[in-house]
Amino acid sequence: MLSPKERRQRNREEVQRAILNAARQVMREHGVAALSLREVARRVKMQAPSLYTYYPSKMALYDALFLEGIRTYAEYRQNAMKEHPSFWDTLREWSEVYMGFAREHPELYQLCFERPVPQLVPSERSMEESHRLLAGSEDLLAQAIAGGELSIDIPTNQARDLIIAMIHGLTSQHMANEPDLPVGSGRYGALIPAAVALFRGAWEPRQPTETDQGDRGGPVGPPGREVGM
Amino acid sequence: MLSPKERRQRNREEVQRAILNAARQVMREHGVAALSLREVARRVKMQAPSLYTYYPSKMALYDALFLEGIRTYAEYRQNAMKEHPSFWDTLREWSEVYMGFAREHPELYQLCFERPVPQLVPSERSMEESHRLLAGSEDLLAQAIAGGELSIDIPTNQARDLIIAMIHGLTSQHMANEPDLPVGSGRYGALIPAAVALFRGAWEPRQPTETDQGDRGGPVGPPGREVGM
DNA sequence: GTCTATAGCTGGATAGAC
DNA sequence: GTCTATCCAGCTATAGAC
Repeated sequence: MLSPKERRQRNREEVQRAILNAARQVMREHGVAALSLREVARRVKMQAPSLYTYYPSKMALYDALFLEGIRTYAEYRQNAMKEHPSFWDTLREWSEVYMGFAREHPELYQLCFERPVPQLVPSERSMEESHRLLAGSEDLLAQAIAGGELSIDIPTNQARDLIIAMIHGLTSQHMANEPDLPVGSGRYGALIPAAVALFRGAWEPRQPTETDQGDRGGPVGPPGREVGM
Repeated sequence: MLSPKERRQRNREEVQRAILNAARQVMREHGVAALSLREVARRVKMQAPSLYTYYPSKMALYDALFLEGIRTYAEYRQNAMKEHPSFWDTLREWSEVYMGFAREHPELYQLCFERPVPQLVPSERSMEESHRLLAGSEDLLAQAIAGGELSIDIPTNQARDLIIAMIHGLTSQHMANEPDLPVGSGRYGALIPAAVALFRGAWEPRQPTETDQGDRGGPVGPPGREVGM
């Protein structure tokens, strides 16, 4: 049994869900910067002024959508962070997940990771979540370095940003050019393995390899901190 | 002396220039997808209907802006294609130019290289120019391979697209996060040298180097076609 | 080529009844 | 919490005078 207060709360959240979903649809169809409150109201079968009960302004709605984007992507990535045989497998999956997120939620992708609405300044709250996400990426990298899977000669955060740039670049181009093709195909969508190989070629410690099949069970000894030797 | 016909033509082009410039300003301020013809008209001190003398519809104006973006960037890159001591220097300059273009013309950058207006389908004419641009990139790469500066184990067009993805990724993130910082500084703006080094580490033929200073005057012998050996 | 006038909607946001 | 009514402005696009 829910108390009246709880019921009111739940109801409110349901309406907010409906509003967010409608807003996302509008952005997807007309462009993120062309969001219209009246069009949203029409789709949730409300009068426009009623929206102001839930969001005090259009920018507030944008901010809620921004937060939704960050959280949705965080969930996507959470599911990709299972144990993988190696860092490179994780990286590949991470890339596929990023591109998959963009494909399935292009409006959230653009809103969060491009800058289609110049006036929009995400709230502190939203930025916190965004930074949490970033910290996760760096952890992954730090672990791989600690485990000796990677040896880089630049700061960890720079390595992280290079990886982000590459994945984002592939995704952004894929969405600009062939947004309807699934992850794994198309001019850019098919390049994820090649991108991973590029990083691997540059950052994987060089050692006497027999084949590429050697057991990669545990840490492989102390990591070399210099690359290209 | 100009004939009346020529004068009319020149006049028309001047007005078109003014319209395009005003439109760009509006997109920069409100977002690409929030372009408004009336606002453009106001800024060029015309009545809105007069714009239709120059562009038959809003989408036609978008298309003209798209073409302007491609051409402007093509000029930028043209200037960057001077002789450089090595492919890697060219690549670095190309990257700086791409990011510089985005910084100086963010609205054209977004319109051409992201997809802020889902309904916009660039005309054949525009796409031709766009493809010409792409062909230029591949030529540069093919030359470097022919000159033995590069040895890659993937098709040339894939290597080209990996490079594009990286540069675009750095630029897109730079513009989303710190658009006011100049090229060369900021979280992503400062990473161009690291990105070039990454490609170099993965794709530069390995040979008995004394120091990195050896004369790189001409071709350096037959390229190895396998990497990571 | 530019204008006024107009059609026919749409926009964000607020006031106040219920 | 939702509505109607309203403000005042905006929008793309067309018709037709000058």
